[in-house]
Amino acid sequence: MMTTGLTRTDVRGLLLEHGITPTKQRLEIAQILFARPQHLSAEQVLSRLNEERPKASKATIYNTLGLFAQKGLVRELIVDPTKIFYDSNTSDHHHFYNVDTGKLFDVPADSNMVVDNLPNLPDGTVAESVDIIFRIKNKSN
Amino acid sequence: MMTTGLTRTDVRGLLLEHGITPTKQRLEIAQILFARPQHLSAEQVLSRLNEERPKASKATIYNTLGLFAQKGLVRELIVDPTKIFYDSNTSDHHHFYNVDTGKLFDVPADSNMVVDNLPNLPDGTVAESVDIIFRIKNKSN
DNA sequence: GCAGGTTTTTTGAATTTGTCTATTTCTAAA
DNA sequence: TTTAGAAATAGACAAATTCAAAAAACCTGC
Repeated sequence: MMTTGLTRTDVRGLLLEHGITPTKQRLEIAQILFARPQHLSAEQVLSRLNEERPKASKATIYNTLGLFAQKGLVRELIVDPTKIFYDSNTSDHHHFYNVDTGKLFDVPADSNMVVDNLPNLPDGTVAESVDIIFRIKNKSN
Repeated sequence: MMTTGLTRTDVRGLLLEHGITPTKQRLEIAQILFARPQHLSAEQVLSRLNEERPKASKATIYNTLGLFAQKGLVRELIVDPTKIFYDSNTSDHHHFYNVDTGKLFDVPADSNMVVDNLPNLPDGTVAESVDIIFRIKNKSN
């Protein structure tokens, strides 16, 4: 299912499907996130949301992004030492992180990367996700 | 080369090999790090170092860990949203991160995990590292 | 040993991201 | 329309990290 490029009502449905009460603020935040596949920090969502007039408070942004992540609507990316990125694309994919610029990119889906011989997990644990991050830097010559 | 379980003079040599002036504080910090392969945050190094009496200031810890990472003596792990871990084992290996406990473990070297068909990197960039993180959680029954 | 320059360390303030708490506002259902 | 629970808000707070300025340590040539 494509969860980006959605209309206002699509977004409402998306929240409901995930058991999230669609409040005004949550819809505003979801609309920003699901406009297209992207990686946004909480602060980016905050400033984009309140560009013209205040639509939600800081606490609400943090609460909402946390809730969306927990309900599987977005994916938390821990990749930058200073902030969390939220990925509106929850399908299985990995990332390039440019340490020089702090920018984050998807590894294209058509790169047929495969991981073999996955290790056994420590006893009493289950996998939540497997993150592969290519830390890249600019060729400096 | 084994860079853990080192004597005081071994540690001095290790710093010199990496082009780092071996000051008193740096040696103290290195001795903690290279006592054994481990994952320590700056705050952990700080409190371990100054347990009995002050041996280095906070700023020095941060400066030094940053310097060690830059010189390739330790590896920075971005895996926990609230702090950086420094890994005294710089050999090629990956990690389990328990999201419930915040604890970090090595994927055992004898797990023969392989990654095939690595993607092409974005133009003008080179790889610095490839990090694979298994985010695990406790089996809750 | 000592002046002058460089490197390192220190202190403490500042910054940034994120969390918490108390209060107010909504919402949905009876 | 009352009312209980859920959600949102403002603003204080916390934790990790960075920064700037000053002090201390370390050279090096004399």
